[in-house]
Amino acid sequence: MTAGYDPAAFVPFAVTVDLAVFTVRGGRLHVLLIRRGQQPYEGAWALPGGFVTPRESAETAARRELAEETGLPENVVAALHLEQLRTYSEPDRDPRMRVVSVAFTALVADLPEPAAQGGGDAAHARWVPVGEIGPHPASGREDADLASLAFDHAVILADARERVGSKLEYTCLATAFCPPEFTLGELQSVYETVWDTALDRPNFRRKVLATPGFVEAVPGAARLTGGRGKPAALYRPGPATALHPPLLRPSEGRTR
Amino acid sequence: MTAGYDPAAFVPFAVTVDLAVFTVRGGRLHVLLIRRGQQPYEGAWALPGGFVTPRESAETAARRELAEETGLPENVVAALHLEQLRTYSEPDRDPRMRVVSVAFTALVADLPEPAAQGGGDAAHARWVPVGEIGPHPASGREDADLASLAFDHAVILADARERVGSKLEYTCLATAFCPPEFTLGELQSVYETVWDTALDRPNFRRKVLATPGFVEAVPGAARLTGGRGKPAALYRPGPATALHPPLLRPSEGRTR
DNA sequence: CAAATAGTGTCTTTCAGACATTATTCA
DNA sequence: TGAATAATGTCTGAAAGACACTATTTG
Repeated sequence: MTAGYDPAAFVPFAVTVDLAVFTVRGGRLHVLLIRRGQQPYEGAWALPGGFVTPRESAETAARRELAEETGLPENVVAALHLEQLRTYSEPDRDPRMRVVSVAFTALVADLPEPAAQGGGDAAHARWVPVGEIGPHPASGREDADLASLAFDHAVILADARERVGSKLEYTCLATAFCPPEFTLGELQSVYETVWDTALDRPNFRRKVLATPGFVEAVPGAARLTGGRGKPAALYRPGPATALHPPLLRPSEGRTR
Repeated sequence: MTAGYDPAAFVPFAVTVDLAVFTVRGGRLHVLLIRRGQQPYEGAWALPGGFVTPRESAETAARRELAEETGLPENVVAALHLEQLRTYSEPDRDPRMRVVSVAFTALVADLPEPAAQGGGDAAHARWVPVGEIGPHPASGREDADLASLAFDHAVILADARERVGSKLEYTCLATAFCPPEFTLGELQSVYETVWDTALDRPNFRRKVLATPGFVEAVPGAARLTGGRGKPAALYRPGPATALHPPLLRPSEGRTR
């Protein structure tokens, strides 16, 4: 910023935040979308977000907008791991005015349906399987409007998916997709869902348990998973945040 | 952006870009700084950058500002690998007005001194060893003003260093620090300089040469490096961009 | 018992770290 | 020749991939 504050150089921008909030439900990756109530893109699906106010940072704004616009419970929003993705600043990304948007990603565990939908301002928020979004619909799509998202949100969503996929490789963030206590099978299915790859179960166990601080066993606890079979031991997230060495995606894995 | 365009919600921000441009020179990591000519922080060192204009993206602005403010040759700026780092939006990061800044990192090969310094607008641009910046000066610092940078640029610089370090682990970006043709010893010294770690030469060679598309041999070419010893073979950057598997930093390497 | 799910053990290959050795050049 | 630098080879141990096998539960 050498140029200082030449008045001719100062140009007013609007600054917004957009959020790509993911969850894993039923073996599919979902993202939280809201249906727009105003122009432009009225009626289209969009990522939640909104304007940054004069006295808050982008991250603060992101957390506030998420609480206002979606039905996510207060405690979930407050504890959310929010990561800045990148900033989108193409001049014509908004048809009306110059808007620069700071995008964030967040991961939450699957929630009881009513809490996730909420009421009031959140009446138009919905978890959407990412596979149902885009111009080449999977058969059985419920909503034809998902063919394209508002603004450049399809690009933001794609970038966010890629980021989440690589974060799983070298951080312990996958536990953020799980409830407070989870089985290793559930943790593995998070990886398989996000990467869309099958993983070898014994090798996955070995890797996770060999990483100090990734997960901690809950002594004595067990949970029956599929109604049948041996109950699985339960684990909690451990204190570690990084994975050394990383848990790399299979290079050419069959995509199930 | 569900909220639409409620006039009460629209707040004008200034949007700027800041650049952390690195090079390796003489076994030390350097960053390009400029000395500010105006308030605030007049006389302080700062990262190059400036305002985004109404019809350009942040990345376009970053490239333009770099060309205007520093003496970097046109062709270098045009071909530069520019990567968005993150956006800094704390409300009081600029003492005068609300400024949101999109930060970028870039890597360049060491340049002939005059070209890097330039004249005119670039008269106050300088390559500064990153070790000489900050409150705990290495002995022999030339410039006491480097104890602190303008605005939050010390934070941006620290984030950029961390990002560059990890990019070297899983991308082929290290070649961006090298001239068009380089020796493996030069490439290794890039890693050693950025990571501040000594690497085993035979193992480094093996790893680099075993990664398809990282580097390509220049047939027959060789260069004498230290005035003595066997001339080293020359290599060019290859077509690969990612490193699979990654070249990880030694966990507890001696720091030379 | 069969089906389903959790969990263990083992073999093999790949790869990284350590380090000895050879090759080529200049003073 | 000796110092300096590049390049090759080898041993070892850690970790990943493949996969056979055991354990515990429900119906």
